[in-house]
Amino acid sequence: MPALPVEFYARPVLEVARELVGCTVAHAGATGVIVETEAYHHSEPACHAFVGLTPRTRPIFGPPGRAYVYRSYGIHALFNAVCEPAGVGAAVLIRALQPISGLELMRARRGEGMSDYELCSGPGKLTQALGITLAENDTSLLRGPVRIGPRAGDWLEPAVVNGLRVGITKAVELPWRFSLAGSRYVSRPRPRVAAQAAGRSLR
DNA sequence: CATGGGATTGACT
DNA sequence: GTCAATCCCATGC
Repeated sequence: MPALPVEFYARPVLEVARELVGCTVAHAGATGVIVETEAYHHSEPACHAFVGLTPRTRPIFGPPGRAYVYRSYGIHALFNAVCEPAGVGAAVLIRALQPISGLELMRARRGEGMSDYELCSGPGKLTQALGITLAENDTSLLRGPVRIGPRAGDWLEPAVVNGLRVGITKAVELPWRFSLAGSRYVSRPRPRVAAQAAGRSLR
């Protein structure tokens, strides 16, 4: 699988978040197509990089095309793709995949008897299924160990819808979540579509 | 050095 | 629907 070039990531994070839907993530014998993402930018308080450059946020401010993996709630590893030029703190959280290959390996990691839909339908689930850990933090998405490849096959021109980000308490009004329309593999069945006119208050 | 808060998940009522 | 698990790290004294 060819990897997306660094230029793909060195762009506005909202563009990258939308265009990552349909791309393929590969790690440790398993692959999946991205069906859900969220964008984070240092200018808004939901982003870890909002606090500025610290040991934790260093990868987010680093060069694009690398992984930012952090531990959530003491339990889960969450996987992001770092975007925009170095010095700008921005990343795309990969929230759900449609499993493509290595499904038995995913079940070995997640639990036997799990349906295809349960394997990668959440940011903590997909890292477990693919075996992505904090050891992959600040590693290249072009050379691996975790690699992201371009859209292919049925996902060349996916219908992408946007809505509100999930599980945050700050900047909740930003419609920076992107998902594959109608996909059963997203972390929630019906991603809320943002007000089309963008004028509506989403309280 | 102590504290508090999560970009979640799964088990349970 | 509610809630606990569990660790990293930013913050403040």
